[in-house]
Amino acid sequence: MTLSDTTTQKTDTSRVQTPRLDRQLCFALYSASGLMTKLYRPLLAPLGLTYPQYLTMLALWEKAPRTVGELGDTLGLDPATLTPLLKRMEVGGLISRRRDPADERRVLVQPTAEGEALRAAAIGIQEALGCQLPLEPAELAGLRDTLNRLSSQLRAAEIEAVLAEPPDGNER
Amino acid sequence: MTLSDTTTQKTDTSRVQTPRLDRQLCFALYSASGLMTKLYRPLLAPLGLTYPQYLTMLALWEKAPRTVGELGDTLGLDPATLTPLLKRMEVGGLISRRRDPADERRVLVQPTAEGEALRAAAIGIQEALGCQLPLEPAELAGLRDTLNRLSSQLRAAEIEAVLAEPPDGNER
DNA sequence: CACTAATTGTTTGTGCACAAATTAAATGGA
DNA sequence: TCCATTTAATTTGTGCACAAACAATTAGTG
Repeated sequence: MTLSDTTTQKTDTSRVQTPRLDRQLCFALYSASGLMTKLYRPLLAPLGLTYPQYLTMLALWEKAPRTVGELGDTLGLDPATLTPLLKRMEVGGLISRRRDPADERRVLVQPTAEGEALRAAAIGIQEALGCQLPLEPAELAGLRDTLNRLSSQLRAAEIEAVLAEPPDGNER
Repeated sequence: MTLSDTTTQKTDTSRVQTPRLDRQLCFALYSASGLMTKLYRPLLAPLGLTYPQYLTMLALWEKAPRTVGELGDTLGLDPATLTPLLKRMEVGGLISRRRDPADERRVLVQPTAEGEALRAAAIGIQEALGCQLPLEPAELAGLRDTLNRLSSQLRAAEIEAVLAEPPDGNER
């Protein structure tokens, strides 16, 4: 505990050095993602969109109609997250939701005319933000690709962790 | 609207191409950050910590006591977010909160003995995750540094946007 | 000293985010 | 056909996250 025994620090659990916050990749991600959301917020507010709602519209503009589950896979969100989010967007008039006649379990989601009309504004936002960031387009693309590679590794790690659960019967 | 007029696509706002979700840096960040949180969740649950609570402990292990505001600056979180989070951690016995006698507006936060005792377990988590990710340590550090540079640019952009608000008096 | 202004944290209201339980519909045998 | 199983979405409960309003304390100014 005192200054004397600094000869070996191997098994000294009382003065283990704390993992530093600013050296954690996870915190760098958490932080950058939060700041990005904050940056989008005031730009999206005039369109009546939150940031996750904006991502949902991006997904729907690309392909629609889609089921709740498909949207969840694309966005990496739980259906339990999407249901209330989509309801709010429906109330806001940006999307429509209806049961799939061919399979009544599914709910088909697609933009309304009003929702489609936001596409142009969304492109304006992309351009506005591209100017805000003093980053080379190439560096930006490189970062994006690195992150996407990381994401697929994280997805794999997650699955691996699930599979690594003891399959025999002494769980819980 | 039909197939015919595809000669010039310049000012044709009816078929502007949608910004693709998987080409957005913001979505790459959002996605990777969410996956990282999901990966930590089951590892932190046995310690009685959520992911933001874990980041809070990292900050406090490094320096304590700290005020709510200082913690907010470090973590990039609003005081209104931290107050209930810290109350839950206090109930869980991991931290203590008390008013600063020298300035009764401030609240000083620091780990309890029980909170300090989690440090070793936290280091175990770092190591466990380091093994899970099939990433070169150097690549990982590079990504982290790039993200931190992006973050400081995002902070600057945010401030800039605030300063760019029209200072004259025709707002609302 | 009195009184305004600034600082610090909390409260309130809205919206994400997920686990676990639930409902409803489709599927696959026996 | 009947019924257990699976699939899809929703509900319920807990916890982050922030804007705006609020309360309490301190600092500044006459």
